[in-house]
Amino acid sequence: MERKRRVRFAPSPTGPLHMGGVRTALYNYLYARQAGGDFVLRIEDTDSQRFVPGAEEYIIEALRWCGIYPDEGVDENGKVVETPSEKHPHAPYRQSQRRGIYRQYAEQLVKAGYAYYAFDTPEELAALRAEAESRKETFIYNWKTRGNMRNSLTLPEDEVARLVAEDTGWTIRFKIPENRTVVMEDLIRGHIEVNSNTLDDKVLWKRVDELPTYHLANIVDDHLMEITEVIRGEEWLPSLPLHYLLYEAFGWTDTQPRFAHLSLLLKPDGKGKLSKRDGDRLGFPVFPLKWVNAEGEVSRGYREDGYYPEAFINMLALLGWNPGNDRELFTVEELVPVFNLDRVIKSGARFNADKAKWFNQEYLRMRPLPQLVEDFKACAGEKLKGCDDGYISAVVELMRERAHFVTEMWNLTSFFFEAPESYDEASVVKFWNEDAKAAMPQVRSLLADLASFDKETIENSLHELITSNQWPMGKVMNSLRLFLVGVSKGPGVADMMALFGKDETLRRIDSAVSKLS
RNA sequence: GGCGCUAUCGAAUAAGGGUUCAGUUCGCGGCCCUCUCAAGGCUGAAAUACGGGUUCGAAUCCCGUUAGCGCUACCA
Repeated sequence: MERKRRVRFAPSPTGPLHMGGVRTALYNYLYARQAGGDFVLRIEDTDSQRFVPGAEEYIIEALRWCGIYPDEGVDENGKVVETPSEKHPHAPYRQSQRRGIYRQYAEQLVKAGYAYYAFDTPEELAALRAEAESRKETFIYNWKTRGNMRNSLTLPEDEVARLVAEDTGWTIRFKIPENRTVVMEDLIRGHIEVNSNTLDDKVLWKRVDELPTYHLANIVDDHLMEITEVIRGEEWLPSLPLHYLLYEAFGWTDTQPRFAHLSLLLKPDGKGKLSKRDGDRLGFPVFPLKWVNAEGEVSRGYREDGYYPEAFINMLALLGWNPGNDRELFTVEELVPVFNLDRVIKSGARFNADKAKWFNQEYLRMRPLPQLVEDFKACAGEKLKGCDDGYISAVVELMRERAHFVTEMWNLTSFFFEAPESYDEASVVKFWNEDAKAAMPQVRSLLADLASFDKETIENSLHELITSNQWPMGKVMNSLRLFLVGVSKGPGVADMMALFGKDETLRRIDSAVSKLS
């Protein structure tokens, strides 16, 4: 019988969720939705040293903002589930609360001879590494060296029993079998083989915080939670042989999940994977939401920068995956049926901030006008107090083509709400020449005499006046624009005048003429 | 250093041995539209890392080299 597809996203709460993490979560989510399966969220907080308060809440809030809702592990209030229920049968979903579960599995491995107690202290190991390094070598705890160390393989049985019982501090290490070719299959990368002699005896149980390491907790939980596919970052590929060997040691190979390792997100320039510093340096967010760390350092977020979650998700989905055709715009709902692990790109994807901006612009342009107006009002806040809704809406409609983000809309449109106080000097020099000065009185009186002040009437009359007098169209129109908005860019002059209305238009012209002459 | 992964225009990618002197999107340049800007239309420059094989035929399959990345913790 085909098992129900179950995938998981398993971040560790050591800081804000990176956009690469969001992509991993997204691919898992899409996979689950398409298969009609479950998407589980599990918090991997087995590193007590690196725990960061607030990180767990951040991760869940970020996923929610992106529209990625776990089926299991998180309740309606966005809290990690701690007690089992029908909907969340595998609770708790926080690994620190599952300590007792892992302990028995670690001991089971020792009893069966797949793992062993090691009594070496961190200091001893550090010394060994330093010494090896001085000889330009690397110390590895493996089949070659384990026989010279203090562990349950080398010490007499009674002493091992004493050391374990006295609880003087021990770790459990996995005993990598000698000279085995581990044959693995990755959903994205295909066939991979590694000789076990190149692997080291990884710690499964840590003495310092009496918690399992990632490797143990991860395998046990994926087994217990009936995970069928593990879709995770490429940084885990080197430990895949260990994970295969662990499934084998536990006797779980029949239900072992299939693995898919996603490539990393790379810096837009230079070398290496995308990091927080790149965002600061190049001026774009690397986190979905704003984050303030314990030192008070602020990292910007896509949300706060004015990105629509739909655009952010769309951009991320296409970074390392494509549908096989030229289509680029997808909602999450549209991604679900077409997403496919086969088409995930194997090589690292360089993040490009320009393309991200383009995606947002596309979504901004598709946004229904009433909603865009609401976005704008929320963004501009106090500055729009008391303004007529119809007027705001007309401004937004006229200006939306020019914006990548709602957040820049105020800067683009402020002149509609407050008259310019200064005029761009270069434009003044360029357009406010003798021709324009000569024409302006007649232009003004034409405008003042217009019976109806709609766009067409204004445009037609203005053009007729200018052409019949053989004035230079560019100079006159642009000097008008300059008077209206202070700079030499923006929508059509007639469009703006119609919006301002006759009184305001004349007021601005008069004010500019008096200031500039 | 060891192990692994990866390699197409500046970036993201298409082409799954022949329809390809390599297509699309972003970015960059030009032209058109035009009262400016934006948008839009048209258009230009721009890539199969290198070397060997296999094959009638290779961007595509194999090997090597090089480069990049990842891992190499009692971190995840």
